[in-house]
Amino acid sequence: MGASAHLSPDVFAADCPTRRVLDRIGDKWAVLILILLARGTTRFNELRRLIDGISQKMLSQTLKSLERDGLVSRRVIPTVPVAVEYAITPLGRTLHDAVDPLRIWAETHIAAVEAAQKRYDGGGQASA
Amino acid sequence: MGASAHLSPDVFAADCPTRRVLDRIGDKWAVLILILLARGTTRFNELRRLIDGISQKMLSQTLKSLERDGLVSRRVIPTVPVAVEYAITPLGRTLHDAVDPLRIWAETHIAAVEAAQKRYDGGGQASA
DNA sequence: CGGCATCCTCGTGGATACTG
DNA sequence: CAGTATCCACGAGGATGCCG
Repeated sequence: MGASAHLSPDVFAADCPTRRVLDRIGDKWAVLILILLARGTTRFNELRRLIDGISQKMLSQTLKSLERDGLVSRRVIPTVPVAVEYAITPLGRTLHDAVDPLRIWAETHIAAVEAAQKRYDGGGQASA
Repeated sequence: MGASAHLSPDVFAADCPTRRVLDRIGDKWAVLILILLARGTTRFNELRRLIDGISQKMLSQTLKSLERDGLVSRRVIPTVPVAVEYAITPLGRTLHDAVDPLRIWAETHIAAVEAAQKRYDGGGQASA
């Protein structure tokens, strides 16, 4: 490889779709919200309460992005103090399914990663 | 906290492993490098050339992180002008496998996402 | 309640230069 | 060639305040 004058434009070209998705996924809040909504329709402040550490700005902003991408749907319930429900869309569900292996991996291999880190940090120079 | 009265603390608590992995994945360069190395051992500047838009700082930095996490291995070949080869580790391979569905999803659904975006941008307020 | 606007900070990451 | 160190700009994102 490397020789193929033009190898598959998988992820190395900036205009690749995978890059775009990766950027979305890179938005950690987006993934968290997606996973959360995959479990059921949730209201704005409920999401805020559930997701530890998210600011209202980020939540709002991320939800809007997700909605724009067609991954999440927004439903306004015109009660007295307005209520808003967010739900995952079928498309969003498919992304959730694609992300899930990653979640599994995390839980399965996090220990190995942390072990490697310790090995790297300590073993790097202080070969005590 | 510790599962007080809520649902499983999968990804909503800041101390969750998934969060950490998500942050790694969030590093788009990391994923790109991982995918690239999954195809074969590659040298530093070769990586730089292959990955469009990456700076040497980011490449160096990301490679170091990946190495620290035990996802990538580094091999120095003491030739005259030193040469360094990077390869994916077995652990890295497993992560790559977990990320792959995401890549597939991207290529499969990117069109739907972009359609949704157009719908959102234009459809929301066509008077512009 | 849900959400937008403003301000301000602080980390991310590019460009550059220098070393082994 | 492979990397490190420095400087610096930019924008992500938290805090706050106000409105539907």
